[in-house]
Amino acid sequence: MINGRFAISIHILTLLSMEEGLSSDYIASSININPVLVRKEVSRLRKAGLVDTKEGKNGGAFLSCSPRKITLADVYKATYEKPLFNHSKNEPNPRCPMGKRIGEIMDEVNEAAEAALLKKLSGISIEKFRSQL
Amino acid sequence: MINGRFAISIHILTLLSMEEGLSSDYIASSININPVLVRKEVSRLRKAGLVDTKEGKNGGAFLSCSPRKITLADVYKATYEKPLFNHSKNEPNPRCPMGKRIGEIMDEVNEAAEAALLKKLSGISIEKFRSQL
DNA sequence: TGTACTGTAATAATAAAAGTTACAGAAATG
DNA sequence: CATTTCTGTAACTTTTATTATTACAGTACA
Repeated sequence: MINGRFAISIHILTLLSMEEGLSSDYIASSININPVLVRKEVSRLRKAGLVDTKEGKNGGAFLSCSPRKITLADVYKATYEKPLFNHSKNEPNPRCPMGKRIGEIMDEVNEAAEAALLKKLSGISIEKFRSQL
Repeated sequence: MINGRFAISIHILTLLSMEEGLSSDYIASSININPVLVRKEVSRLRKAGLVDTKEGKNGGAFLSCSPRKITLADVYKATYEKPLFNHSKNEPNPRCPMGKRIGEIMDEVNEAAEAALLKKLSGISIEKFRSQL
């Protein structure tokens, strides 16, 4: 329903919680996707401050803090920028009272939904998954 | 992020909470989408028991209960069947401990996330939007 | 019987996501 | 200091999902 980057990021971070300095090729072969997608996703996680990377030979990615401190709320925020629920690209009819308001309504719904989601996700850490492996 | 059907359904139901028996053409012109998409979405809402429809001349759609009783949790469930968070279509590497488990982990995450989301959405009714117009 | 609807299938167009290729630049290491 | 192994990123292609369109059978009303 939502694109698969969230799962990919969780996968990456959990792998790194077990062994640091993994290369994008190694990670990609565990997830079974293209290494460039891993590098792109790692790049997002780096910008969000969740991982560090090292270029060059023997380079790779490292968690930038304890897996206990990385929650799925952090991962969600690093992964997505758009609101949870789209509303259609088409401008709704502004001459209709509903058309005029649907945008604001969806903003409200998105805000409520994302807050609830993030609250729940903030209670789940990468450590939880690491400890299950 | 998620497809726009949720917003479309909310739009349809709120319109119907103001005036019943609207045709798919009328609704489509408020949303500014194709009438066939409206009929498809109404069909889903009908299967979920949220609206009734009448065929033939002067036909259209009707709420099947009070807008006070229709919550966004009902709408969400009528609208989506797949889990909130995808994981990649590719089978992850089963020879990797993480690859082996990611499926179960994402199932857990999905369950937790959807429960939190639905709980929040169940507190928001179509009546809320109707009363704001 | 004509008109105005729904229901739905089939298909086409568009947009988003995922995958690929290519290559510049960084660090280790012989 | 050249070679190797990595990251970072851009550009592009392929695939999949979403949205739109066309077409028409069936229903109900007048």
